[in-house]
Amino acid sequence: MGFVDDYLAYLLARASHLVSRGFHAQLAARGVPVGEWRVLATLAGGRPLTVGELAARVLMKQPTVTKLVIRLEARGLVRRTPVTGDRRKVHVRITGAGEREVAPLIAAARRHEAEVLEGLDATEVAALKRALRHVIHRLADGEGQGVPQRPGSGSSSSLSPNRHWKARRHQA
Amino acid sequence: MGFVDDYLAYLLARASHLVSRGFHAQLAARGVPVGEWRVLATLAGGRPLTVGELAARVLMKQPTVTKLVIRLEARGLVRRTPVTGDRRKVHVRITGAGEREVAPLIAAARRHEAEVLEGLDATEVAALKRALRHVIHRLADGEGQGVPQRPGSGSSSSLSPNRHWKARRHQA
DNA sequence: CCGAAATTCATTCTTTTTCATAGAACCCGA
DNA sequence: TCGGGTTCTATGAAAAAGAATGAATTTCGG
Repeated sequence: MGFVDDYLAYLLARASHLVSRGFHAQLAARGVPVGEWRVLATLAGGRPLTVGELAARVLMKQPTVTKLVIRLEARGLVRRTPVTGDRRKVHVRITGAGEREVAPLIAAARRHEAEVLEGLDATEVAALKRALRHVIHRLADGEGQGVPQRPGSGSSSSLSPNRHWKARRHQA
Repeated sequence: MGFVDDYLAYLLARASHLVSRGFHAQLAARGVPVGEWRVLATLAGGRPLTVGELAARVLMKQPTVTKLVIRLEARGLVRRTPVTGDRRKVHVRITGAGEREVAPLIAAARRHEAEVLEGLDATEVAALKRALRHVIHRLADGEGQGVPQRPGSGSSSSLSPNRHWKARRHQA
């Protein structure tokens, strides 16, 4: 058994990928890009979020979300308003039209989740979700409004750039 | 609590994202692109894989893997050889140089995983990994050599394209 | 054995995401 | 209140990812 087959990050990535795959096929069949689904599903039935908060929740970079939100606003599915009290920030809220658009998608997502978990012990599912929330809670310190990056993430070990991979990150 | 906060796909995606984030920062510090890490880590210590098999394992599309592998071969970290017996296929194997390059990364990945799971009950970790493997096994039917897509994924419900999202998938 | 259909990888072209950065607004101490 | 440092969003160039397609090979029905 190779290294990755017992590596938590890989197991999570693979499970995530497989669980989402079926629903993404449904989204594709309806012509809905995944990014738009994520944004609308995150905003649905909730309070307005700033661009930064939204980016953290949908697991995308801030510039990506800015562009996505601008497209969605052009279609009337979300609305952007300056935040009173801090004019740097922009609130993004879902519109009535947006809610009407996501509603059937959320219903489909719930059905899909039920299919994926079909035949699994309810206790086991609860345990899995609980464990995931535990991991998330442990690692998501202070996240939720706009995390300022934590480079080392607690790793005290050597981070010296490996010359073999001649750092080809355009550095200027 | 919003819809997504109890949605399995989201919990998995978020946990995956958070768990990987710290290690990706280490990769960035060494100048190693994430895709290259995934390919090398997947090939490390194992038999050669075809491009299709590799794409399925690293959760990327085949064209992405083709390009990645060509770059890695140019640097001598992997080698591509035609498969004897089926000349359509191409085997990708890691080279000695490749193994020497990933070894420290794998060690760092193991350390990082240990940090992430630090303070968690070993039983709980085992249960989490077991549950993830269970989900993976359930959904990964016939995957592993090059899955031919399963459109509906078992969903028997309506898939009629929603006209509101004017299907902008160039359908040819 | 022949030819249609399917499989596999490479390539091309378009779209999306990301990096880097600028510009505006806020915060806080002197 | 002024100024330096920080935070937040937007933008523009660059890179990566993705869809569609092509070329070569294999498979299978007749």
